[in-house]
Amino acid sequence: MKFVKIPSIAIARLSVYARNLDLLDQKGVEVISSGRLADICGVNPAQIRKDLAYFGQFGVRGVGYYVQELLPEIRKILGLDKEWRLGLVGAGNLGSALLRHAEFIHGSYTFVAAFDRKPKRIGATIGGVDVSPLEAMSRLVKKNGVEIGVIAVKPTWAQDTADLLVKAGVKGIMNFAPVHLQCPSQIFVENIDFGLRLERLFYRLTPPQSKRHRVHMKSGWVIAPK
Amino acid sequence: MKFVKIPSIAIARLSVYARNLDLLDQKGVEVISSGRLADICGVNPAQIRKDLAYFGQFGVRGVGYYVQELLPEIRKILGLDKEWRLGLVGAGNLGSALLRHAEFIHGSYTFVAAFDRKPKRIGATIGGVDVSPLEAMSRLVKKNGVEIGVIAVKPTWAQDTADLLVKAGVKGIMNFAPVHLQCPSQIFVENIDFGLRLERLFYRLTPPQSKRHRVHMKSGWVIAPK
DNA sequence: GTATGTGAAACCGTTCACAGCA
DNA sequence: TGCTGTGAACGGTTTCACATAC
Repeated sequence: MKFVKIPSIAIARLSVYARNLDLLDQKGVEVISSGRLADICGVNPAQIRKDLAYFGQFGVRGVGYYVQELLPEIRKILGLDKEWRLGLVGAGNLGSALLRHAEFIHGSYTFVAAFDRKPKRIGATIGGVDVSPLEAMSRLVKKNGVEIGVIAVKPTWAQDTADLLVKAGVKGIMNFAPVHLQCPSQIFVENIDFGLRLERLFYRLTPPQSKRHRVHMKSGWVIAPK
Repeated sequence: MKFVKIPSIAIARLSVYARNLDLLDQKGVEVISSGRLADICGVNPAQIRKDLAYFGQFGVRGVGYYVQELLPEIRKILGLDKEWRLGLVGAGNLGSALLRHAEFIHGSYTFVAAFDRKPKRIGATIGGVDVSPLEAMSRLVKKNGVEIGVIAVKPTWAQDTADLLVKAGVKGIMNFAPVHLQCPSQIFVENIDFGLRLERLFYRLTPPQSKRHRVHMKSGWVIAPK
């Protein structure tokens, strides 16, 4: 047994590779080199080889990777070979969009429950999922085997929601609220915060003259009068 | 003139600092040390000081940072002291949610236009914004001064949409489609891809027994039988 | 010849540790 | 004394370059 450290960003890249391999497969491409795949994914060829090497040897030297062999391997690594069961909290604009979107995805996840604080939303069916009151969470999470909680509530309620989800027994949380959640360490949390990303775009678009430094390249060079 | 390199991830952290400084200000806190702010934001104190140091000297040695001085400085750096004008393409589930959400945000951005391919969606008003046909994009982007295009269309159409937006004259793109966009280098692109993030969660939740390696810690240690 | 797999080097970002200053 | 600002050390990721295998 040998220890290998895998950067978590490499996992995100595997998702990208999987998606593009899927497209290539649909186009009938049978073999792909790290160089060609790198072009498509917008990364360095060596990076692809390194990322794959963390998990095994999937290629053939002098040839490349067989798409129909590599794709299932990556799927398995990422855990895409099962259907994950999600529970939504917060059936507002974003929450509803997520439910409706997932309805038409024949993929590796489904929403099997949805919850909301507001009485007027309870009882509705969105994207094929019934909206239940928060009080039902513990029971329904167990009954429906919810593995991952998706938080789409207002920032103020995000921490309370996370606590409820953890108590109900979810193993992971996907958090859309712009808040740093405090969770037990065995719970895996992923945050998606698009205000933050939008602000990064604003920064990059802000004319340097209005600041005390000047942006030079998209990678973040700056000329500072020091 | 001296060159300073600023990691783009530091910009994202500035957003987090700004948010929490705002909360502190509302609570009436006047002075904050990097140590206390670091606790709140979940980062290292030295990191905060470094991030701020990229842009100037905002603190007082032996004291800390005056909240009411620091906050506007960060706002200015991030370009939050103006209202950015966004245009949406794709008024489906996600797009509609974005429009409706933005309607109630009294912040640094507004949607001033929305577009869709589907005739049945055209003419609708969502979140106070009229949905127009793609053909009107070039005209409306100019007329309404759209600076940033938000792509919320199906992956298949994302690249075409990006091309249209660039041709219409936007300066930045926020892309929600799970596709690597090909854009001229002067256009700033931010991608938000939650399938990717979800898959990272799946990976972390996948029992190691089912793979040929074993995850050891949340930071990504792995035991590989090599 | 060609493309993978992988040590070594380069690069980048984070953290430390302390000088500088209120 | 206390906390910022910052050069230096550290750790982790990316890229290079080449041995290896088809």
